Amino acid sequence: MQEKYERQMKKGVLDMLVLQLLTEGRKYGYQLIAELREKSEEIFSLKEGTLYPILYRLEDEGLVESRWSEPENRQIPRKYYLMTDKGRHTLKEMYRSWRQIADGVESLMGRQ
Amino acid sequence: MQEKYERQMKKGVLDMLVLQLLTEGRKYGYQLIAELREKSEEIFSLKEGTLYPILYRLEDEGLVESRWSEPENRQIPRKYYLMTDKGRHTLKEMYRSWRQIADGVESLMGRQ
DNA sequence: ATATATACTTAGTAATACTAAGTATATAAA
DNA sequence: TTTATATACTTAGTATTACTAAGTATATAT
Repeated sequence: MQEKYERQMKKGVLDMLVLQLLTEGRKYGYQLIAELREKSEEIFSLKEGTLYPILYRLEDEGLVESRWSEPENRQIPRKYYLMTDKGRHTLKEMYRSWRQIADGVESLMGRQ
Repeated sequence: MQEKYERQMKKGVLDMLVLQLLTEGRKYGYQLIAELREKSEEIFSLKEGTLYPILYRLEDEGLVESRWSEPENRQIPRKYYLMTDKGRHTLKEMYRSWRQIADGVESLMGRQ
């Protein structure tokens, strides 16, 4: 039941978190899911059906670029995503928005 | 442009903020819009078309109840909303979820 | 008498994340 | 060898949500 609210609250920050992970360097989808889950201590556990549409959207908007890995040592082909300058710039704006909103929420919710 | 992301981030916390305002006592729609705008320093400026559907939803879920004011001193009829026990309980869960998510975001975003 | 502020309602739209499936490859187990 | 599992990406369909943009109605100020 409160699941529903939790999901809604997570919406909107996912794009920002994915971008943030990509500031560390190029990464592929599955890796992003794993790192997001680990670094958030299981709070953000995305399914593929959630992450990939996000990546496609970020790519459409020019915030990331993708490149298929040259099939080196017979591994499963991977599509690597990397930040663009626009992505870096937008990420800063996203975080500024997030801070504003989070501060607004905290001041309204007070000390619970 | 970053407008879009800001909007998405605000989604999901609106129900919680409306409920929080109602912990102070019964309030009507227009009043909630004004208080939310003031107390959040303009960050959360809802239009009627945004707030009322939220109130209807909260009512459907049994988190608030509504009562039309008895038309006392010839004022415009007002529909007052008040918290239910279920609303108070759910609000606590919502805030717990919010804290988890906000902490997760901060730890991932690091010190910007 | 008219304009403005208050107050609530509703239809239609866009955006987002989810569920649930599918395809394909590499590696481990049987 | 065959099967199962983990990796990796894709897509269709659905539900939820907030928004825009109207509309209705009343009280008060001009």
